[in-house]
Amino acid sequence: MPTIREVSRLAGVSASTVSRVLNETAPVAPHTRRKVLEAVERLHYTPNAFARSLVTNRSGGVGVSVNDLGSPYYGALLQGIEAQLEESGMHMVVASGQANHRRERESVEYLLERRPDALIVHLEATPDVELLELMRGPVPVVLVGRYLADVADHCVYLDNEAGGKLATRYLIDQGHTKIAHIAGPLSFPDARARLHGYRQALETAGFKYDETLVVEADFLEEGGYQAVWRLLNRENDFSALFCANDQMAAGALQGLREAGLSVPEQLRVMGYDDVLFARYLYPTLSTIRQPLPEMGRAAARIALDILAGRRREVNRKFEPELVVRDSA
Amino acid sequence: MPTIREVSRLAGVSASTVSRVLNETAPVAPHTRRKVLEAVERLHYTPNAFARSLVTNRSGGVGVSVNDLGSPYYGALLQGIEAQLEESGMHMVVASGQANHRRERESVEYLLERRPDALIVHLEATPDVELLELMRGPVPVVLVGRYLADVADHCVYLDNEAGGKLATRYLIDQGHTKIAHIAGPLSFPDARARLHGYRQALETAGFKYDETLVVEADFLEEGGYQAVWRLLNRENDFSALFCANDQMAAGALQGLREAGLSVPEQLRVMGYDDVLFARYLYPTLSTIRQPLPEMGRAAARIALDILAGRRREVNRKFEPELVVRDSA
DNA sequence: AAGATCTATGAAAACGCTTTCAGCAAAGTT
DNA sequence: AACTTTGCTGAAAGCGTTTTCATAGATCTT
Repeated sequence: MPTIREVSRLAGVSASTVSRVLNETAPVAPHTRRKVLEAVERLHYTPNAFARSLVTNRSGGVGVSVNDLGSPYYGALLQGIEAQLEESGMHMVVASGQANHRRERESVEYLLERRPDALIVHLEATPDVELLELMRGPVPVVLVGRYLADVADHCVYLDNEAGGKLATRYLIDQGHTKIAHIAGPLSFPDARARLHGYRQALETAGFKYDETLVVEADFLEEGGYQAVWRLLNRENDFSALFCANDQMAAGALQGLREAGLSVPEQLRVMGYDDVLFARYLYPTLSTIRQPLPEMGRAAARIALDILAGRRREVNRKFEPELVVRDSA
Repeated sequence: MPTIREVSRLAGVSASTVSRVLNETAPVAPHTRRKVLEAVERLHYTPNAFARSLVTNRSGGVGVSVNDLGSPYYGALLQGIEAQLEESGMHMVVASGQANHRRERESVEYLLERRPDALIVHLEATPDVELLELMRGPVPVVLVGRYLADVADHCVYLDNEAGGKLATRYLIDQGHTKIAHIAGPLSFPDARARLHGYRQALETAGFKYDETLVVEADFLEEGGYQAVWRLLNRENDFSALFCANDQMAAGALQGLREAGLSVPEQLRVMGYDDVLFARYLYPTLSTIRQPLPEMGRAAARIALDILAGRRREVNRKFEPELVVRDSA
């Protein structure tokens, strides 16, 4: 691997000049410039990123922590983050913390060791206080899917309570009074907010919240499948079902099919997220859309702005949107 | 940020000793060792990764290039890679090259600039020669989903021709003679191999390959949807359909439903990959399983082994497996 | 024409670690 | 008692950049 010195020798200039040409950090005479560029070309020189980082104290990388790389939810989010970072010549270091507090903390520590320029995290099991502590640290942190008033500028989120309300309200408007809910893990703020929205919508409409119509699951397909059976096995019946995410809705649809209940004729089903496959389920899934890739982009932009000491207008709060398809 | 010097001063030893304690690279007296560890603790010292990399010439990171972060296929692959790398304390830098030659090359160059210790790539649009050239370069490369005889040790792959044959053969065994195929982009080796397997199975069974039963699509849901309409609009009819991946199969099922054709009664459908959602489609999708997370793990292990100059037994060739569900 | 101001460049000092080399005790060997 | 070995430690040299500072020459001023 050629070094900057070799380039400088070949070009007959000093290393400083080569650096200046490459980084456009100071004016260089056109003639010199050309010689340098030629030498760079000839030697296939690429600056050593380690040496550069050592002196600039910048890695050019952003650490990203998500729960599950395999899930369509995080996939869409990562897509947005990566796209935006790449436009700015930065890269993304990914770690996943499997939705439990310990693993989440580990994944963050792991990322921090790599000295990222910034961190973008979607942490669900980590309590607020710990998050705030992290944000007081030296590396800028952007929170996705979570809103903390104290650090509102660093949050990209969607009003999940409104989303839960929206979904439930829609079902109520269709005349349903007995609406079941498959919640996500209640240790997750998202899951709690959606449940809360569900409850609020019910109460606003004058129905009372019925615990026996709610079950907690794990945000995964299999969990939704099992949850729907649990609901079915209870005496209480219901004419509509709101699932706290699309993956669980997919599992629930499966379970309902096996139970011989047809959707939407006998039972309406709503999902949440509008992940890609939602429109390919049968029946196609009515859901609440979260613009995940856009949210990822927004998070990355905020991080980049902080690093550049700049402040563009970036949308931090996203609105849930009702997507009506066949299932409800 | 404290440096190794500050730690050494606090502990009353030299920087070399601190380094030795931290890296366990030479014996250190227990007493000294304790003092150092205490100082590290007190100062919350974390070694500067840049400085370390500069001298060791190791970044501790592996570059990964995939086509699309949002797809379930790559999600599953990445999961496996990340899990394995993390066990060895290495991290993953991800870039995506949107399934075209130029973008793939850019993504690789981009990763290379970051000086990864190794590269794991799933490149579809890049021709063999270019791949070979890349592999002659200084950084070890592992190829996923692609087999090049010259560098067989660095390939993790699945016999897609066998997979295509398996799917088609299964349909033939069920008595189908007119079997349509929605292929992936034929610029992709995977897509070609699956098509080839399909063709071979047909010919082996004594049927002749009929071009009008084959359409090329893009490996995405929407592409499958459109492709199935193209097939339907042709005069030629068929009683079974083999899709080159599950995402297209999801789209195709949708199209068939709209066309009023019931699956599996009037038409059997096979997918390929067995991504997570396959079993939640309706009807649940019969498919060919690729053990994606395991393949990701295998790729990461090969990379790690190369770096460690070690050679464990790693499975490089994976076998496609028939998964029978309701759609066929 | 002489001073003042720019411009373009180079020398050298960081940046914070690892690693080689040498040295000094303490322990073992003859 | 005089070597040799062993175990632990420190000094110092690098790793390849960027960046500060100084300077020589060119360009303006007056």
